[in-house]
Amino acid sequence: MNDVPGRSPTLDDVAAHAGVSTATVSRFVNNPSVVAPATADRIRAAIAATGYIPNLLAGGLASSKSKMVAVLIPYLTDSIFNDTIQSMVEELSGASTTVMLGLTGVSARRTEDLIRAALSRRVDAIIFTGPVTPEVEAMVRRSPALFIEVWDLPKEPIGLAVGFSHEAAGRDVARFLMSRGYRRPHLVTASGTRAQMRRDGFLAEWPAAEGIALTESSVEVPSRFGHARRIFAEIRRLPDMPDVVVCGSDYLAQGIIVEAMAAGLRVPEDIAVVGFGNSSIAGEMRPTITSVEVDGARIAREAIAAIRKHGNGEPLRERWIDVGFRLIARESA
Amino acid sequence: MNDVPGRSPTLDDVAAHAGVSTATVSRFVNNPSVVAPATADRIRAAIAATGYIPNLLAGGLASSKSKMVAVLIPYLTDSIFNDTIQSMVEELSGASTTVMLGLTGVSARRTEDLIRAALSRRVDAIIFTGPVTPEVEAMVRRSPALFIEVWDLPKEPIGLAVGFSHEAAGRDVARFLMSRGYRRPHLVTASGTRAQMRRDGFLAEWPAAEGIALTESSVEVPSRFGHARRIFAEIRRLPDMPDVVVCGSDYLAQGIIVEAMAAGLRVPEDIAVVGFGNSSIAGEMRPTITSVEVDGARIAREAIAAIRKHGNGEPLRERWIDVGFRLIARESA
DNA sequence: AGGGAAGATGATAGCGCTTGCATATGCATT
DNA sequence: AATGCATATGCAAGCGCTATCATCTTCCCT
Repeated sequence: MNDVPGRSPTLDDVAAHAGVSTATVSRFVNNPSVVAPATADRIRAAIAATGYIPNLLAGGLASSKSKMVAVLIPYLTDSIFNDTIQSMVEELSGASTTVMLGLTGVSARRTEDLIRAALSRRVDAIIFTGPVTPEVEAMVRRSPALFIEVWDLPKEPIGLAVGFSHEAAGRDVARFLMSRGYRRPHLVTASGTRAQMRRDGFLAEWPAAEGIALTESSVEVPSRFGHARRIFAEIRRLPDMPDVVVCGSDYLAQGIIVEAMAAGLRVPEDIAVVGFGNSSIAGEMRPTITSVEVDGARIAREAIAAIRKHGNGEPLRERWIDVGFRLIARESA
Repeated sequence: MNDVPGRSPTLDDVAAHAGVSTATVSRFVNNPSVVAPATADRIRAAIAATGYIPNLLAGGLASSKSKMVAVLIPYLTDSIFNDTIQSMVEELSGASTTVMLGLTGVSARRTEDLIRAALSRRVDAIIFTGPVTPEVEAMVRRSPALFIEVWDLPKEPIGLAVGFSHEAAGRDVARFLMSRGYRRPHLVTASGTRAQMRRDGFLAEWPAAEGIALTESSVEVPSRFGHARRIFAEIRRLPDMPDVVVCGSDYLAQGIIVEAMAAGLRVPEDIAVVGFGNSSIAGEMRPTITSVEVDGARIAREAIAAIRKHGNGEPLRERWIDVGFRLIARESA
């Protein structure tokens, strides 16, 4: 806050103070073990004395690696990514990497601006989720930044994909519900691509036999708690009440449960509910919510491992890393 | 992703292509209106032809302003800041400013590391919430970055504070509950400083007259949905059931409502609930949750306005901006 | 004692951009 | 036609750091 009028100390100041060259100070800052112990001590003291804080803008310019990665996601509020992002940011900070956060919403325009901004900062990597427009692909392909698509496994990833098959997840849910004896599911699908893929998987697996009904409704992405009122009202107007509601997020599932309870229905006896994402509330709700767990922390770790390799110049062996998923049966279905 | 082997285009490439000097291209990029229209067109074409993306590391180094601000908050998950952060990030991106996100958790160590990282990037401003340690204060004071503390109004802000009085909010809730006829409140206070201040306000206002009881319990910060089970169990063990539960977040309030309903109690008839933060779920829960609204978007806007001024060299007139709060009475109390 | 190899440090040329100063051009004023 | 003042552009010196190459010590081995 500018109490000290003079400019902030630079490498030169530290070097002068310690009686060494700037090169040596630079080495010390980036890898203390390469300088002699005695020198290291002098430099350490000089840094403390001057209050030196490295300038990563200069460092990044000189080394053309920014130690910064962009994390671009659609939303922050009520998002099933929240837990993933939390561990993503924690892991990255732990690896002394700066996180640039961008919220793409559903706008391709916004997404492109954010990608451009990220590339302007010469980020080492971009962690992205959502549909990739041709413009984005073009920009990203000609940049040295590693492009990591998470939460999904596109057929042709630009760089690396770390995620799982939403189609398979949809199938698993369908099989699970059949095996539990449910026969009239109601699917609530969000407008996003991934939700559609889960729906496709579910429909592909769900037997079209007699007495095996299926109804649907849709919400705009993301699947939020607040959508529940409308959806539940729609369900109640159905000629045959479904026996289970399949939701695109645990938050929506939570909302459906609340609505059901408010209407005097018991969950799962009168109507069952399935969520998605295994957010923390899934295990804390009453009844606890049957959900599909995705290991967000693992996604974060894999992404970061790849970034590290890429930073060291090692080529990436694989283009896809499937972290899988796990259906967790709880009380709600 | 390195498909193109050659290095990425620079200002020089664009300048050569457009037949002007690099200075002119630089001017165009930063403020198109200062170059002649005809020149502007040529440069625009050159940029498109070369696929030029400015290098903000170099730009920042040269101009010593990074167009980047750090946003440092404790958590992302279930946080009452979520909506504020969402608009913060949106507003900042809109102002073509990059957001560096840091999660401080409750660790002072982590906070210091993040501040140091932010200063290393030469951020234009740091938007912060949480307690400031002497180390942080020292680092920040000697840096030219604007330090903005949000969601609170500390007595001695280092730079600028944009928030409201938690003490006053606590008082308001107490008065509101009294006026509604509640007489046996149960306070659930999180370990953080701000929650304590609201509690202090509540206690200061709550009359200690006869027949006016008050019980309490505490949770670790942040006040989450998942805390509800334990808290509700504690409440049930109380000799006299409280008539209203005052929570530190709408998520916890939501949890209490769920527990109450599961226990067959009616809200607010048998037990009322008050939340805090007016998160989106507050108006969507059933029953809707009485809460204290904080205008997160306004906080974001004020912060950004201050950053802009500071960037233009204008001194800040005020040290505090009180955005106030508003108690919104809904169904739950 | 001589020859390296390994380890530690220094000198220095950029990295790609911004910006103050100088120059050039155009146009209204007198 | 001479003067003045915008307006538009060019020149070139950094911004603070990294990394290559060269230099200088040590220290071990034969």
